Amino acid sequence: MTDAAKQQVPIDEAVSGLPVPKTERGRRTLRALLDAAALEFGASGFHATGITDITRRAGVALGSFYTYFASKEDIFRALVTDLSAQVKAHVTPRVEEAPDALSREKAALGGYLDFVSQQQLIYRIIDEAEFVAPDAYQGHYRSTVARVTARLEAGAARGELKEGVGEVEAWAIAGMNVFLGLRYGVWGKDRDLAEVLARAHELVADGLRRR
Amino acid sequence: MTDAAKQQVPIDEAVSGLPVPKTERGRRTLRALLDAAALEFGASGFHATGITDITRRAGVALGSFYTYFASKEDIFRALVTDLSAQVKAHVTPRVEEAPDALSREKAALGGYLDFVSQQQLIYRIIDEAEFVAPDAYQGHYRSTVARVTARLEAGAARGELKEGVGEVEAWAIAGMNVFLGLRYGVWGKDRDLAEVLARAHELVADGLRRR
Amino acid sequence: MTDAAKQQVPIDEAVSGLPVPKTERGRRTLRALLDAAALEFGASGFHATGITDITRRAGVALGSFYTYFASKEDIFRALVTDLSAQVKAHVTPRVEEAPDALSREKAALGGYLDFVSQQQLIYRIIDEAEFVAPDAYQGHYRSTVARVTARLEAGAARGELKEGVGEVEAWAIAGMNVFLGLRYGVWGKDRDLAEVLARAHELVADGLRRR
Amino acid sequence: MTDAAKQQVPIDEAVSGLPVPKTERGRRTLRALLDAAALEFGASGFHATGITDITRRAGVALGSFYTYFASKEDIFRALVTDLSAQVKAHVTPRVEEAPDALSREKAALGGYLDFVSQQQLIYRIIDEAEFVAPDAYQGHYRSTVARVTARLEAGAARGELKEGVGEVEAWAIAGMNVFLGLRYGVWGKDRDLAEVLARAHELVADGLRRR
DNA sequence: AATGAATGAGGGTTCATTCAT
DNA sequence: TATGAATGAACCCTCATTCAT
Repeated sequence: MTDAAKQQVPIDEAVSGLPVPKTERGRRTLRALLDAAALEFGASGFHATGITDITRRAGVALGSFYTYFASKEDIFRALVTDLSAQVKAHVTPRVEEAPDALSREKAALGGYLDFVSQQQLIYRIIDEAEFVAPDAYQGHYRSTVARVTARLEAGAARGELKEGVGEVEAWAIAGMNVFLGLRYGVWGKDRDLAEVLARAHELVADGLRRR
Repeated sequence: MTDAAKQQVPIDEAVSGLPVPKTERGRRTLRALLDAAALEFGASGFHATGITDITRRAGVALGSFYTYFASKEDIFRALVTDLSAQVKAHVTPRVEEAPDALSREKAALGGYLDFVSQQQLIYRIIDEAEFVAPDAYQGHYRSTVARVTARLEAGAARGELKEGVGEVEAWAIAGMNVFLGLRYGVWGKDRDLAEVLARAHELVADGLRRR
Repeated sequence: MTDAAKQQVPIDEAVSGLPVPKTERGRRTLRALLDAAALEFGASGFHATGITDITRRAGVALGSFYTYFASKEDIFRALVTDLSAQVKAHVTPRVEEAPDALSREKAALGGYLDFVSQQQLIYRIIDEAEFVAPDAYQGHYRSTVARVTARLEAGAARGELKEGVGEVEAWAIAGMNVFLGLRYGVWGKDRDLAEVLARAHELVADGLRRR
Repeated sequence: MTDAAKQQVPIDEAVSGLPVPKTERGRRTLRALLDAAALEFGASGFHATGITDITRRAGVALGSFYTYFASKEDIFRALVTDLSAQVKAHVTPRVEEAPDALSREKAALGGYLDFVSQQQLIYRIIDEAEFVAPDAYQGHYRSTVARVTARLEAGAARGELKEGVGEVEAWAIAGMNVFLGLRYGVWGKDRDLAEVLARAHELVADGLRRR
């Protein structure tokens, strides 16, 4: 996790759902635990990661973990929420800079590819949530797709996109983005991401564009 | 799992990578274990499923499990292979009946949506393989996408599709299909699959079609 | 614990074996901890009660506990001593009002039944001491029985009771009292305590009386 | 536990509530676990005893414990039931040999004192059940007292005992017996048990006898 | 080929106690 | 004296795997 990314999403109740520790020392410990958990879960997966792996990396005692989290699942869930917010924080500004609906979708895919190719571990965490914390997983994708849907509908309303595009198209586009990110951002970097972006965008551009 | 589906993919080395038991009784036991494992892994996930859950449901003794499989991961991997073949077996005939490249893609998505909406547990198994048996997971998607790629390239060669379509488009389409299946076939059946199919196909049709 | 009962046994070294806090605030905290401990130990037992349960109920910080007590066992032991004194304080005055040796025993049982039917939690604490602080438990019963023994011997010396009654009879009577209190004062109030008292007294009266 | 005592109460469903293992080896393991648990719980108490203490003494692997018992509490409860049956098995024959109601009570106390002075650990186990498995504890005492009550009522019906003696007297006598056993059988053997028996019996004999 | 008891490493969690502020 | 975060040893239980029958 880059420091930059972290600072975009400071620990507070809005993001993590966790109570903010009363002392500065407490806030440092909580942040250390979350960062360590991201690295460990990302590298080894939920089940292969032990609480001791997390606390050892965070440099705190085992017992301290339970001052901040009720269980291993609890920190995992907090992490998914945290990372989900990071993806959003990374993609949103790029989208907003784009001049029209079609280029907004391209910017979204570009931002996403860029993010996952840097943050491969995070990718694994969110995907594993399907099995560890299905509600958090669904929450992530549903809210992600809700944003896509809103963009498409707004574009259609402004006459920039074909009438009727909405949720179904949003899920389709989200699936494309996720698979392209997995294949070309995580599994292998054997292809230029700019090319992937261009070709993928071209694939759907006509389907989205107003006739 | 429907009996029909099972019979499409009888146990043999080509599919499961397992030696075929010599006796009829052995083959029945192996089949019972695989079926039970599919149900248990699908319902509870890999980690929450115990060997005893599988043997209990299969109606065999715990020790017998190790006559057929070397480990829990082993049966999981066999299952992924087995199910991957089932998807292929379900989709391929429909694709082959289609008259041209574009309608082949539509048939593929239609067949896939149809399959996963019936076989929800299987869906979960293949996805969990990303974390339990990454090679089997990659194997499934790489070979799935390889078929899509081959179809697209063949279509382009015949002049039915745009020149240059290939692997990138195939990954995009696969992602779209998978997400639509997850959302509308598994998470909720709140939308007519025929509509989903039509809209999704329309989204990419122009992008695939020859100009 | 009724306030009345508490005030009969103010905190001082003689009773609890603890140093008396120098400040008024300290004495209040100590009393709050003891009261909270009685409620928690009584309701949940020694092992199921955490220090935090006690401090939370007492309204003090966790760390403050160790200003007053060296360990969980320490407060438990103090409590047993405290409660043992309360039983004595409740029973003794009634005994002293009785005119003769036989009626003194009846008064003792009556007072005991009365006490335990009000103070059920306390009952549990003293009994659990058998396993948590055996010396305090033995101390309680040995001193209780010593008082009974002294009463019986005094009665015999005055010619009101049979010659030779002493320690054995005292343990027997103590056992009766305790079991009757447990059964009819704590486990169930399905029988009038006055009847229990009358019948139990009659059971031993002839055996104690001078021939 | 003497071997004799054990053989009086073989493992079967009637006593322990446990399923009987299907193999001879299984039955040996179960017996070894119960015996080891009695020694460990008796010596160290429920909370200070670890499962490993039990399995180490029984000479079986840790995991085997859970083949037979669901939890530490489970084996404790089974033990209480087992031991409760042993007390009964030890006392009942002596009682039945006695010629009349009064001597039956004397025989019961005598048998009990004899038993507990040999089986001190067992004593501790049953008493600790008040805190670990209150239902098993109440079960033990309620059924013990039910037997006393039945004896007293039968004696009264035959005209050997005072009319009206019953449950209250039975609880009183049980309490007496238990305390005398604790004091003179377990805490100290400083007094001849025959003397204790004689004096205790004399204490209640007149109260029980028909006028 | 089948059975089911036996094995023991492993891991999540608790909680009494300490200590820096 | 009060606070509450930090500590880490201890322990129950799970379960994949082995093995004797």
